[in-house]
Amino acid sequence: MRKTAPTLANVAALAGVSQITVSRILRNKGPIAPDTRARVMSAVQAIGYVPNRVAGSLASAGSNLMGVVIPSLSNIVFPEVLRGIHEALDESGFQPVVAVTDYDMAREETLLRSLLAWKPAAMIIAGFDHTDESRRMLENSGIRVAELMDIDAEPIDIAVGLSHRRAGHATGRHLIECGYRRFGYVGHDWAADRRARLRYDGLCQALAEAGLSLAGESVGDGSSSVFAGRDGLARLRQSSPAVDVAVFSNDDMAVGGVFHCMAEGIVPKADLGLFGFNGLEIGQALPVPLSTIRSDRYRIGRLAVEHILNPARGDAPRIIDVGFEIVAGGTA
Amino acid sequence: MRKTAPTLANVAALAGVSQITVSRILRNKGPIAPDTRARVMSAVQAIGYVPNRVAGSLASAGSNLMGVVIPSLSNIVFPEVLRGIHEALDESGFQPVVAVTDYDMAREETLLRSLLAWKPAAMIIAGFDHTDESRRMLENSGIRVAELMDIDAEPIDIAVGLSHRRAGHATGRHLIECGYRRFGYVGHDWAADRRARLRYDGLCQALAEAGLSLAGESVGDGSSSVFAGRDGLARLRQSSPAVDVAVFSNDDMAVGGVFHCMAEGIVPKADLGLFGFNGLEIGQALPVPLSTIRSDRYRIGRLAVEHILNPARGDAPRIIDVGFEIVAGGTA
DNA sequence: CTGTTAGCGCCTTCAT
DNA sequence: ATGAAGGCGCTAACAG
Repeated sequence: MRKTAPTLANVAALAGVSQITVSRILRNKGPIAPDTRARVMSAVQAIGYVPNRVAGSLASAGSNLMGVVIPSLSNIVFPEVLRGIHEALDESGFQPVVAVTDYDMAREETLLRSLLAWKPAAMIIAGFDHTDESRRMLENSGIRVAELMDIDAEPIDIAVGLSHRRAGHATGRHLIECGYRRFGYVGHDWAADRRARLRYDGLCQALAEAGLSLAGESVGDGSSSVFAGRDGLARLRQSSPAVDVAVFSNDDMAVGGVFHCMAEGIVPKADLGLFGFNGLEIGQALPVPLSTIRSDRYRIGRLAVEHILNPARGDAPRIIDVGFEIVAGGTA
Repeated sequence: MRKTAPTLANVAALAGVSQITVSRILRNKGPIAPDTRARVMSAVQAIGYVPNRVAGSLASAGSNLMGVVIPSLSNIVFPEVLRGIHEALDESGFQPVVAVTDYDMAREETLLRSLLAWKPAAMIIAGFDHTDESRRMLENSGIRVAELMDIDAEPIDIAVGLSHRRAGHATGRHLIECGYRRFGYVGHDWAADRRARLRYDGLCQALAEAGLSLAGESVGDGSSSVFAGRDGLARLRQSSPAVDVAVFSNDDMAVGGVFHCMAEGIVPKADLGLFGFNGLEIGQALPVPLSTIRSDRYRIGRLAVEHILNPARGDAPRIIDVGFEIVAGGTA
């Protein structure tokens, strides 16, 4: 067993060429004589050479690393975004270095600093809430930055997502057209979830435009979950029994609402309308498919990578809107 | 705006000290005079210096990177493992570089090569199915390797997880004690999911030990999902109507089974027992909580990091069993 | 407590 | 088509 890992120099010596020739062959740069290439490749095999990208990046001042910052792994939407990022990334030979902020801006700043220290080729960040220092670091880094999920604010570089305010507004319009008038809202803690707040605002605005307002709301202080949705609807029905439709902060919550109805013998739609957000599989697999708004998280991840890897041209759009789609479903 | 990023040399010049002094201060190495430190720190601030870890790692022959390889982000269990890894990791100042194989061993080999090129401090890999070349690279790399999720095979270095064979066996024993005799199995494609197969084997073994065998099975050819579980149970009931309990390959599938029952007016447990695996929140939030086996994916991630960061001592265990727990629930 | 001297392994530039 | 020299930014190993 060799004690120190083989280097370019070792390969070069074995193949009887210079380091740079080996380097070129391994990177497919410049013209190489076929037999030289063969000789070198077999030397690489023979000693089991693994290139050292740390050295390579230092010398060439550029890495194949991409920084990725997300607030959470618990909320299913972020793994979905990550999936899009991963797939798009490894088609282009980049590797993601992932950091999870747990919705903490100070932590985000620290993580960002660590990521930047690796000189990533670009940075993908979910959300728009950053400390001033984070923003400054990002701007000074000189690399492309994509902010994901929402497009309701001015991005540092580019933004990829959808307008959650408009999604909330569309929810209100749709349900009003369905004939609902006495709206209830079941939500979770907003501190962490700026986008849920934007949807709420959009909903309220749609109601106001129709001369309506929320008849009741039940907002928990934890993060969203099926349990929180169950409890939330139970509380809403207690405090505001007259409500004819419940809008949930997202599908997890809404599925909980459906379960509450099942347990209480309430028939969704006939007795009470239920509406979610996200379009998760679980909602569509329910005995009665959930009425909701579908967004394409996977696509957000993919598009972010694709746009950020394309050098910015002057005419490139700074905001990429993936849109959303109302799923009529059977619960509202 | 400076065109090239500030370096240690710039900070040193500004503070009137040598590079190494700045380096030491930034890494809290060795004794430093308080006023020197102060001078240097303000120089760092002044020019907005961000350390370059690429250079640092090359010089010190060691990175704070940790390779992480998982098969999928779609199956909720892997984000949960990732969460454990992330939390444990950033308490120790390491950064994960994540790769997703999509259950493809050849792709895993490629990704492994790329990860190894960054000279990570250690490697965490979900699963035991690797190409020979992957195994060789891992062994030759000289770094610690943790294989996650299952412990039913011989690890390269250490394994963290639970015995899925034993979990399947426990499922069988438990349900037999509950009085069930006519077992049905509803599963998904095993090609990707070796662990589901191990649970199946354990189940069959428990049945055999009691003089029983599967009365029917319905195995889909896609990955697990709520929809697949719904359809699977529908098919099972058609082909084997006499079955008195359905064991599902996991909770997603079992929740689908519960939905099928709801839609068909079948009462879980009274009419038909339903049993899952994983202990997901969604199962426990159902109107009737799902009977299942709970495993702690988060803990698997955490423990993997903790064990792998502790230098191997001779007496350190190579297999870390996080165990599992039967959740009686209300569906079996 | 601080500095000097040498690289780490590779790639860029300029030759040949 | 190939090579030689030099340096990327930082840190280990010794001084002093």
